[in-house]
Order: sequence, then structure tokens, then C-alpha cells
Amino acid sequence: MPELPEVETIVRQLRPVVVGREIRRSRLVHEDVLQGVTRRQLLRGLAGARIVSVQRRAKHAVILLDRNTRLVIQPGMTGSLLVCRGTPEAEWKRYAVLQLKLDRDQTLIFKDVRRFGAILLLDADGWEQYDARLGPEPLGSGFSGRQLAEHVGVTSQAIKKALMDQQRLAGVGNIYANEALHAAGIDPSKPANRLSPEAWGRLHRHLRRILAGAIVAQGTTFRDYRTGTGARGRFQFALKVYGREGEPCLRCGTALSGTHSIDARITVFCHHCQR
DNA sequence: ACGAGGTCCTGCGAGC
DNA sequence: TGCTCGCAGGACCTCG
Repeated sequence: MPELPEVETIVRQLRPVVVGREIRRSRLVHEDVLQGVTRRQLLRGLAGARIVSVQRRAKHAVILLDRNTRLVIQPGMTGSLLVCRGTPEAEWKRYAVLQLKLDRDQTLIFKDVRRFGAILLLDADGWEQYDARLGPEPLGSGFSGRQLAEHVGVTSQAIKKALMDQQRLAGVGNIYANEALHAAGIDPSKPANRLSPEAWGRLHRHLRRILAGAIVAQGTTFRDYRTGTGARGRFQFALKVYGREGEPCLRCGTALSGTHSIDARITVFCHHCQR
């Protein structure tokens, strides 16, 4: 389940390989991942285009083409973006959704087993609207605890749900929301608008620390996630709560609780440390 | 504006 | 051994 650190890892690896490359051939295997674009429009939009840059926004990879259009890939839960030279291994091709043959013998593959992911092709206006619907980047320079509170703390929703709302804050999903709330000692079910300024400060600090650390570790591979070269991340070894339901809290020893009561997603927390 | 719940899709593992 | 079923959940949708 690629979140901010996973997608950041992927785009950092893709960037040196694919920037400047020309798309020679495109193959779209599944159309159900297309959003707001038809097969014909996509293939025509990609044919012969040159890749200008590869960026990340929220949990999405954004490939800028020399026609001022952007190929946006949302990996969803099980999506991976992979590059290789020559022929990709069979495992990559098996669940390929989109395969791009580039010059210099490079291949870029978007594979997605469950196809919860999405592919968009946006013009400048479309991108502006897309970008505007996403909240601020938590690792952006100048992103403060105060800004976090202003964007996330304006709702009575559970803080965990609000944290994962991409319109309020970009890039945080279930794993890092669980981790950050535990590190900050905040009850995931607490209404977001009831956090104290001190709590926002702690959450801001720990969220950024955890996201940055996860990028260094090249992300969390729980099941499907792979880096841009097909390797596993290493942050799963640094997780303090996610996947540790029933095991002792590493801070106080209390058995960690697990619940699906917030947004129907697994929430793991320490009822002793998180108030 | 909120929570609850459904939808998309497939692999995997638990349980019978 | 072989089957069914629940679970994993990002983004989006409807309903009350």
C-alpha cells in the first residue's frame, strides 16, 4: 500500500532513468484503471512523447510530458511502478496494467494486482484542479505544526481519519497514520478539533520524522509494495504499532489494541500511551 | 458536515 | 486435499 514514502522512493529511482526518454510504444492491458481518459486518448497522448520530469504529489506519481500533459499514476493498494533495461521479468509483466517502451532500451511498467490504482492523463488545467484538491505536503519546507492543525483540525472526525483525508493532508495512509499517532501519544479516535496545541506540535514532529525515516528505508513492504527496481523496502522493521496488534507496546508494555471502528481500517494503538 | 456502508478488484490464508 | 469466505483498503460514492 504505497503511501508518501513509498511513492517518493519510486519516483527518486525512476527519475534518473526515465527523464529525457521518449515513449516509443505503449501497451494498455486493462482499461478499468483509466480515469477521465479513454484508451485511445491515452495511447495517442503518450505516443512519441518525451518525459520531462517525474515528481510525487501525495501518494501519486506524476510524469510530466513535453506536451505539457501529465501522466498521473495512483498505485492504490497494490500498484507498483518499475523500470528496467531490456525485457522485464515475467513476474512484472504478469499483472502489468500499462507498459511503456522507452528509447535506450528502457521499459516502464505499471503493474497492479487488484487494480485499485488509477491512470490519468491531465492537461495543464486538469492538473491545476487535481493539485488543488489535495492538501499540503507534510514534508514540504515550511510546513508547520500550526498548518497541520489548520488543515486537519477543522473537523470533529477522528484524528486518524482526518489525517488520512487527502484533501486535508497529502500522502498519509493507514500505516503512517497509525505510527505517527502512537509516537505522538494521541488516541486515534479523538476528534481532530479537540487536540491541544502541544498535541499538534508532537504530531507534526513525529509525522515528519517517521515519513522521512521511511523514505530513507525505501518504504514499508508489508505485502505488495516494491521500489522502482523491484526491491523490498525496509521500514517494516521499524514499525512500532502497525501489524503488531496484541503484542506489547514498545514504550509501556501494554498489549496493543486493534480495531476497525475508525473508517473500517485496521487501527492499532496503545490505550495506555495514547490518550 | 458527519458516520456508516458499499464499490471496484484479486491473492492469500484461515477454517471447515 | 480442496473448497469457501473473509480480509487487505485508496479513492470515491450514496444515504440518512
